[in-house]
Amino acid sequence: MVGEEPRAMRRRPTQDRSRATVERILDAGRSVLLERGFEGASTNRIAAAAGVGPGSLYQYFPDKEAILDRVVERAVDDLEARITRAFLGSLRAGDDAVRGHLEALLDALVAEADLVRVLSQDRPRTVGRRRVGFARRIDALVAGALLAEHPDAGDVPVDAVAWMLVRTVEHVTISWVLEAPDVGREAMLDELTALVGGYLRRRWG
Amino acid sequence: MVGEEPRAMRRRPTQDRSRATVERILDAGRSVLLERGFEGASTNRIAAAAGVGPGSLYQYFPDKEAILDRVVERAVDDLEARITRAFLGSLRAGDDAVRGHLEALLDALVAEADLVRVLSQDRPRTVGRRRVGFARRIDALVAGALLAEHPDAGDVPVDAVAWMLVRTVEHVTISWVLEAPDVGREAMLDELTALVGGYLRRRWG
DNA sequence: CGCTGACACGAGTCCTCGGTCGTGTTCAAC
DNA sequence: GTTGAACACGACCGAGGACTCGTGTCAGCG
Repeated sequence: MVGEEPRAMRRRPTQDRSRATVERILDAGRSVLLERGFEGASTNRIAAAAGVGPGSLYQYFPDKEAILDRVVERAVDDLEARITRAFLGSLRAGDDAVRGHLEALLDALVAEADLVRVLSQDRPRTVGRRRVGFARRIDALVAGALLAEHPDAGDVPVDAVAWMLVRTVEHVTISWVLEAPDVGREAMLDELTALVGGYLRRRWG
Repeated sequence: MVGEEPRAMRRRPTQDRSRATVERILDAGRSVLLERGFEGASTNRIAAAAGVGPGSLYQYFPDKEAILDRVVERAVDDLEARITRAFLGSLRAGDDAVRGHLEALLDALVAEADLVRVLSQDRPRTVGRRRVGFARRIDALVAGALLAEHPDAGDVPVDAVAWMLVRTVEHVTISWVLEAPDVGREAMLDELTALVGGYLRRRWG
């Protein structure tokens, strides 16, 4: 259950040339991942896409997993930053606050729909671990926001509330992006706002 | 976006012996899948687990995907039956109804936790397709139940409500089963009941 | 029994994959 | 310019995968 250390680089790139190589490998890894999923992200394919010999991958990474791990780490970090920014940047009051958060989050997911698709559909162990870390940080963020807005926590189990809200919002929005269901964007946002807003109001009067 | 026909069997088993072989193959496929995930579910492994030559698989199935497709289909059908039964079998009134449904669903998921884990974590295309069909049928079931209980639909977008509720409940319960978070079963059920119950009451007075 | 098609077997084929290593090239320090 | 380390290359290796096919066994029918 504990996350292992990310495997260190085999050799630390010191010259400009090699730093550029590592960069090309990671960029290529990202494109290949987005285009063909984890299934199709073979080392040879990544090397070819990077315009690099297969052996060059192993100058800097100990194995394939380390490459994809780094690629996913970068992508998830970007996505997390985007979401955190959206979340913090949409602070209004009451129902408006909820809807603002949701709109911002949805925009972030739509903007990275390909990444969301790959990360949600294929899912090797490495992604699982990243997702857990990601989710835990968002849990904490939301719990903090709840406490800030309602310091009179009383008997409300804030952590449980935050945990549940995060799963709810995460999956409803992601499902909407991936499934493209017969539910319009506004209708979905209306209902989700009602769901979350009603719940919060109920818990805190 | 359209589901393909499930590949037909290569030869239809006519004797008892061969029907038993097919059965052993599917059972073995299920065990291997649950124990080693999609990654480790190789044809050789399934054949070995079934006590059957690798070639015998291809007497009845055109390729590996067809085998796993059938295995997943069976498992999902079982799970769906379990959930549908739980859902229909827990009809009470008001908040009690909501909580009853949730408890029943949670029990069904816990009972099949291994399957839920495999189906949620690895996810080749074949599972994706099955999941969509599954989810759509549950959507319809819930929408029907909502309409039955509140024939005065008024301006409530019942389909959108059902769609959202299904995603919400699905993911919160599955996450709880898989993550084993710091949230007790009762606390989770309390909060989820409050979330769903409050929302329904708000939408229908 | 004898015959025929259904069935089972498993060594073997071909392929792709992750990863190595010997060789050649470029860079930087002197 | 020379030298040695950093870097890049890509043919190659062993493992394991899906799937085939020649051979042999078994069940049912005349």
